[in-house]
Amino acid sequence: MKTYEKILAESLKLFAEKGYDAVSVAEIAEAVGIKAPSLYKHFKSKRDIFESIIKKMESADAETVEENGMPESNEKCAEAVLTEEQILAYSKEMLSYWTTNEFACNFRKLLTLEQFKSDEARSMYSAYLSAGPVQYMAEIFRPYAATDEEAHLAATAFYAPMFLMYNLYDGGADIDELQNKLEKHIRLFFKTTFPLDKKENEKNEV
Amino acid sequence: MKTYEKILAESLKLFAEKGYDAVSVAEIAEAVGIKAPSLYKHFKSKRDIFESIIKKMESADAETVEENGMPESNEKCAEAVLTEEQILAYSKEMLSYWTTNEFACNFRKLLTLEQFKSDEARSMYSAYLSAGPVQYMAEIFRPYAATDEEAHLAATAFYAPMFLMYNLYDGGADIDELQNKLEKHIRLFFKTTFPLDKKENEKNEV
DNA sequence: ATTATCTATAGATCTATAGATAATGC
DNA sequence: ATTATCTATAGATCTATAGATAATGC
Repeated sequence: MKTYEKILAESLKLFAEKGYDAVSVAEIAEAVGIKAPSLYKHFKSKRDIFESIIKKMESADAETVEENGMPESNEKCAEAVLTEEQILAYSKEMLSYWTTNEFACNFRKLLTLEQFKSDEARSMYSAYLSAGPVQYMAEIFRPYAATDEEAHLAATAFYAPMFLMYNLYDGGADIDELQNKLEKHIRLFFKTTFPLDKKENEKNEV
Repeated sequence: MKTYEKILAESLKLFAEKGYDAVSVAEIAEAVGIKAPSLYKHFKSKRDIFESIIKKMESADAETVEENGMPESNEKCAEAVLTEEQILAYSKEMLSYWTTNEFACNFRKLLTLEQFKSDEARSMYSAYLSAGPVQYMAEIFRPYAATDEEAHLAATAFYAPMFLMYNLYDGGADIDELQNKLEKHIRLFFKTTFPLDKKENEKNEV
């Protein structure tokens, strides 16, 4: 169904810019090219549109994990041994995904705007964009760290610049410059703060 | 005028949680303990309340800069020579300010929710919370760095975790743990990534 | 025959004003 | 005397439904 998808895309775009409450169903309809009452043939309410966007993102996320062959749970991270180059490539992909992928970018903005309204939005924001990725990186770094705390500290130092870059992108920063900066950050991080290779050797010596 | 201040505080609290559009003037009035029409004796419109909050923050910010004796413009940063300990103390103060200071915390959330709606909100968000602080730190680090780019990269690595921590706080993280983590981050940063003292010596040798 | 759209509109809610009444300051 | 509040309400807007009409699929 073509209209159904267009309603999801256009309303997400509007929600991402103005927030759910500030967007009227008439506005959504106009963006789609129909009249407001026609929306109700596809969705039973305005809230239903919102929730369908959430569901779409959740299934899209599950697909992405499957396609990329990334460890899908935090527990599996410990098992997966990744090289610095693999982590770099994965990180650049994440930056690209949350900025230049239109659906992901708008969904991220939507969560940003809804995060203080409901526990559900807050926990999704957390899982996708803040505490979640930090935890994810901490699990990856854990085998190379002396303590949980050290792994978590390294994960924060590693991930926080990416988190900041999402916002710099929204503020108009050029994506190529951000990608360039992210690569430099990660190389510096592995050189000075947390050298996986060196730590791997230390681990073997013990 | 007591009611005036209460209207500002209560409406900021509501705007910070739900966003400007999702809050009705009746809701603000109820939080204040009056009826909606009474608001209009203090403010000429709902928008006027919003703009008065912005103005209050701008003057509060000017005061803070004056009180703390911080370099008030980016240009002055280069002149101000700061020690690692001074930077640590200032950073902890900033984290405390944007989380536990109720007005600043709510104002930050408000900007977070309004950032995609107007250029004005976006540029304030940028100046107070993302690109601004990075630029500020880059100016401080500049004398110790070989290039502008190196200073900027260091500033990003330094500041991004703070930026992330504001959000972790919103997600329910304990402020004392965050402060502890910030201190560890900064000490690690100065130890491994960008040691000011060592760089100071290098500078003198050249 | 079914599905998608439209016009018209009900009913709720929202911002803001008018005018009356109560509280406060000289 | 002035300022702050109240009730009542105008006028706009918003979500959603009812019922008619056009488009699509067997």
